[in-house]
Amino acid sequence: MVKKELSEAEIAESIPDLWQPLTDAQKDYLAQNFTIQKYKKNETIYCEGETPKHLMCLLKGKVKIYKDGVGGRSQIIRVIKDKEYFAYRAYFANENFVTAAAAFEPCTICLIPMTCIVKLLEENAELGLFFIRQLSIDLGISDERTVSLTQKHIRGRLAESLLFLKDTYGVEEDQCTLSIYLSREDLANLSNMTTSNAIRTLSNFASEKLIIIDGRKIKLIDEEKLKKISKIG
Amino acid sequence: MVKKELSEAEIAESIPDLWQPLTDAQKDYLAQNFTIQKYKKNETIYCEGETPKHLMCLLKGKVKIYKDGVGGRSQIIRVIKDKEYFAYRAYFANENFVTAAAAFEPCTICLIPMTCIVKLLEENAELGLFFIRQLSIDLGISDERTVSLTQKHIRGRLAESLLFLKDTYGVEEDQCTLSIYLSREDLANLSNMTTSNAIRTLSNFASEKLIIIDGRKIKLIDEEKLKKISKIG
DNA sequence: ATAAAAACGTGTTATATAGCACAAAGGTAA
DNA sequence: TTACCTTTGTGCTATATAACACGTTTTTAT
Repeated sequence: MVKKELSEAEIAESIPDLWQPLTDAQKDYLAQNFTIQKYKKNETIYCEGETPKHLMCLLKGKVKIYKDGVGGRSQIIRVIKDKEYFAYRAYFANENFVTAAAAFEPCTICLIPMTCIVKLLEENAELGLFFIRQLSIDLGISDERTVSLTQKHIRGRLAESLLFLKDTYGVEEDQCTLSIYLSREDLANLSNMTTSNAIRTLSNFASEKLIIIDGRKIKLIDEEKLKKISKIG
Repeated sequence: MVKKELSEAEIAESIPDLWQPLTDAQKDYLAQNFTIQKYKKNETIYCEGETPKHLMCLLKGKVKIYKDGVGGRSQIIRVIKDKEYFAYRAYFANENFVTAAAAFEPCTICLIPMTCIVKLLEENAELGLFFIRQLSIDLGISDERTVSLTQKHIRGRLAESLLFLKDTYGVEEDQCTLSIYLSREDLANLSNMTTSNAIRTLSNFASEKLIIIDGRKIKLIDEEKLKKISKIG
């Protein structure tokens, strides 16, 4: 069963940050331009070089934003979780995408044409502040990440990634199993290392009893120690 | 002679991007909150951890934004040129500074309290779009930079830095001497390498006739080749 | 002008990490 | 089942780059 139309209440719940600053007329306008799209596991959402057309908000699932670099090596730049907005930066900068996006898991995404967003921005300053805040936060993270990825050693980078995944996607009922199951390759691409080094370092962490690994399932056991490793690099 | 008050015409000339979207009343308000500060060569403008209070616009000089990382190593995150705005990101993200800023050369900087900027933003959507654009551009650059610094080899990173310096600060009358004279250490910190490797690689470029070095003066001779080196990593 | 301190340059060594080869395990399709 | 492809795991080797040591040159301060 495919829903043709969503009620405004449903939309309001899906994209609260965007919805809340709007006037009633603006809400109606947005509701008319609101579409929903599903993506399968591992499906590409957009590619590097494409022209951005829509603001996207991830309603359900997990997404990676990545960049293919030198010699087939891929770098995961950031990951998106529930209720996060993405794909709008390039439009605002008047560029094509410099990154690509793909679904880690089956995803539901809401799309709003950027022309529509810009129109709302021209008449709603509060909405502008929302984007300013969001971009400012992301820029800070990106700057921090540049230094982490370039200066920390392998163990520090992997420990940081594990803690980051816990922060972002949380844990299961046992309070320590990461809720996201990544391939070793994705974990490597997130941490700027080769797949074999991700595998090796992960095993080392396991024999040091910092984590327990069971296939792609990772339990964080000694978080304090991981934080220490992440910090000292 | 210290100027106490600037005419609105002078302010308009100094910060056109910020000034242009404002109404007359808003211009008056901004003019009342506009101050100017000078910094000496190598002087620190702000430090990591401090609380941001002012939007800054560089009127004259050259500034580096950097981050001290693991083991005393410093990483230059971006550089600021004439008429560029900085120091506002952390305020919008509601954070303390995660970077520091220092003057490469004697600088004149205009300061506007962030409270004043936010007040203007609340009533002027066009001004909001200016910040959205700027942050979007910077975020794209930061993402690109993350991949360059992690994946390119030393020669690629240094070549990229040299080309980047030309793009940013331009060249002297001869059309090939970089207008900025950096220490080898700053060049290294910009390119994510040790000082000795910056020195060595620079000499290599010189013996390959890609550049001519005369102390801190660098002439780009074979820009095409440098672009190639930068691109292939 | 002189001393002191930075910055620059170069050779050597050490090491973190990539790269490669190959085997085992697990999942997928016919 | 069988075959096949992807992912995971492990050992070995190669190499890019950091780290160190030391001399020289340039800048800064007194």
